[in-house]
Amino acid sequence: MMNDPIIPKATAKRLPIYYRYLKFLLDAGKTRVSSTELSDAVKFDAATIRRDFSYFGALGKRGYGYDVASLLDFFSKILNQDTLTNVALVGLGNLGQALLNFNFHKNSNMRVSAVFDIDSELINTIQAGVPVYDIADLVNQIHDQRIEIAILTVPQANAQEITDKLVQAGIKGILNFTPLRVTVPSNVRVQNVDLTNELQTLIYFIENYADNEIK
Amino acid sequence: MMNDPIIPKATAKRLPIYYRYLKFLLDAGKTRVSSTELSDAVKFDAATIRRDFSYFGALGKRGYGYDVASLLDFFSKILNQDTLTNVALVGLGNLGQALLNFNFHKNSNMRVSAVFDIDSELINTIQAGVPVYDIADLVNQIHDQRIEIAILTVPQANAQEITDKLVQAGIKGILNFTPLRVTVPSNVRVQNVDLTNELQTLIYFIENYADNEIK
DNA sequence: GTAAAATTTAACTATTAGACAAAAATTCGA
DNA sequence: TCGAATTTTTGTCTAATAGTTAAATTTTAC
Repeated sequence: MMNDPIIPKATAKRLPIYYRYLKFLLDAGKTRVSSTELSDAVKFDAATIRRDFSYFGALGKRGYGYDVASLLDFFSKILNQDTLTNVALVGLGNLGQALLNFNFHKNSNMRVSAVFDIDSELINTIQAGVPVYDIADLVNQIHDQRIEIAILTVPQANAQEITDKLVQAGIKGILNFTPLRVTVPSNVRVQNVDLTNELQTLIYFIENYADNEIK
Repeated sequence: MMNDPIIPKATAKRLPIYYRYLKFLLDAGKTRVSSTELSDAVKFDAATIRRDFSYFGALGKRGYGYDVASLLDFFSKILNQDTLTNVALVGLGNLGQALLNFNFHKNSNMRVSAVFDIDSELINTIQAGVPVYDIADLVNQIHDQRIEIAILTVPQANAQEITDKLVQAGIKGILNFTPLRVTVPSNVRVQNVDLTNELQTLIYFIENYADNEIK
């Protein structure tokens, strides 16, 4: 895609949050919204929100605010909401199961379309409507199904080895739930979600900082 | 606690990651480590690592590197690893179950010590070794057990209402897995873990950026 | 004595926050 | 009903803050 404006990464991370809230507003029958009102809901500074929006050109009217429908329409295009992205889930343990049932594609453009595991009890079954494959077939399946995104919820000990296979299969992005910081070539993106880390950081902040500033 | 040096938040977020890797190194029998080596493992720039460490005063030796044991000892104190932090889990759905089984206290100083749900089948049972309480008793139990951290995995529709109760019970930090950006007083900290958002951001980055730069 | 590696300082980049003019919408008086 | 005054709210500019990376310096190990 490689779009026109290079927007800051910090802004990019806020886009899905804007999108989701705008959808909520539309469902609630609201036709317009101000940056202040948005700010209350999504907890970013109103000036930051206007700044973010202005990267995409003027989308609001002074004295009026933003038109919910057209703003939503705009974000919908930016976030490619019209195309469904298939995602592979690798590792069907506790967390994998939960993510599978969590069902991303409700209200979003993503869906887990293939699961991989080593458990022979699970292999070749359908779980939550999704086929489970032998992890030994990972490279072939991912390649054949043209899947570009994977969710990694395997034991830490196997994380790097399986990551290597994912890379080999041509994956472009990994949502990594293992605590291991896996090594990948620079054309592959890793987003780490480290639950123990999140909790420990939270505790650290509570014990060491007075005011409320986690960004 | 309110410790001496006000370190940047970005640094604070890296501390648990350093800690975990240092523990791994110690277990592996390594006695010393350089910033470059650490950098390979945790994927932060070596200069950033040295900078981080230097906030706490000189911990390494020039020409030698850092002594694993003493560095670990130091981080262990900073992160309060000697005291066990009790955490409440609110909402025992798919994700809640997974987090409960995930068992934070293996290799860490945190443990889920109370679970809350509305399901009468679950209330007053023990799940994964942890008692499940009626969510109606949330305020009392959390207050009585002096729990200061909660993990929130309830349906979005109830998130604010339950957050209010948590605040009322005196909670200090919330790890929020719901997509709602909850409103809390400024003395309460919220750390949002938004899985749909993480995936969407990942997809956006892959489609719109060439190089590998998510921080 | 040489090389390795931390520390320190500085430069640079990114991000956020604040302030305010301009534009649109709304209100209110006649 | 019309239009001037007031309010709302954006968009943009500037300043401040935070964070990262690089370069120079110093210390220590071998």
